[in-house]
Amino acid sequence: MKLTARGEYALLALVYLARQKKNEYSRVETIAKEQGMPPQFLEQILLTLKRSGYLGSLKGHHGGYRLVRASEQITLAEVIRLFDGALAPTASVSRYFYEPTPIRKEASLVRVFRDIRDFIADKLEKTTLADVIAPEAERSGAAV
Amino acid sequence: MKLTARGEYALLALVYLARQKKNEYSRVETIAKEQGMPPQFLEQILLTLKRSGYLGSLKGHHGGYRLVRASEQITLAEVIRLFDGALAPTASVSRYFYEPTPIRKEASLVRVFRDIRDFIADKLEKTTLADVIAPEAERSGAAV
DNA sequence: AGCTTACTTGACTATTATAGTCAGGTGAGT
DNA sequence: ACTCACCTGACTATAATAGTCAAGTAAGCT
Repeated sequence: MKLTARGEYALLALVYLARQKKNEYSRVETIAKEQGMPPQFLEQILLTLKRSGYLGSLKGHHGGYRLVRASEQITLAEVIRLFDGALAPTASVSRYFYEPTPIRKEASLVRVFRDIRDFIADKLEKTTLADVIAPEAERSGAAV
Repeated sequence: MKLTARGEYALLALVYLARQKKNEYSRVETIAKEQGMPPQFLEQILLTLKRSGYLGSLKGHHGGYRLVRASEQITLAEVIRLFDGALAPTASVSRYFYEPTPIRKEASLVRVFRDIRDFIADKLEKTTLADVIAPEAERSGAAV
């Protein structure tokens, strides 16, 4: 797993939108400026998120993008898979993007990387946008 | 962290050499054939490993490469860092390859990825070549 | 010594991914 | 009907990946 700029911008944009008032639309230009992202690149990303059912949009004067799914239902894992592909460190231990790679026959190496994949997948599948925007004190899973 | 063909070949070659008799030299052609790797690409990799002090070599008739460091002292982490760079999923949580990336200001995202980085680094720094070549039963950390 | 073997060096190439940009089109609201 | 802001698809530049290639150097055998 390797986060790219595209994937990081997508996460940041979602976090931004999750923090807005429900049913409020935010313009691309605004999000881009506030988060310091290239606006046209961000637009590309928001459109992908829209096509995948995360965002709704409105054209014209008070238009923009808004979140249409509950932030509690959006995991980091699915967003990263959408933009950056496999969570696994190598395709031969990936569930969603499996492909054989050179190490596939070395069972003990595979086991090590599978353990890593499992940890990453578990962590990112259990972390939602809501967790990310929650104030420090309320974060679920935080030490008591 | 993302394993590339280069990194996977490096690990496999080291595993291969760690299994050979001490002080025995293996030819590039032999390793390449047995492991199904492109010989000239493998050569490039073995030379990098030699320059980094993992291997020794001998020219001529009974020449080849051999391991010169104890397999217990070679961790997967260092090999992967040498060929594929950072273990972290993004440079902004990397210790050895730090660079600021877009998510750096979103503390709770950073925390998630730092946890992932820590797990990967811990696992790969604790796993040595010797662990990889050990027969199933003796593997340290295996369930009793 | 000379030949063969096999490591060694450095440059070179093709393909793919990444990080964007750009021009023009569509629909909502005033 | 005009403006704003989304929308579409194609386009570009740079870098990384996965190799290949040609020429050289050193070791050992005859």
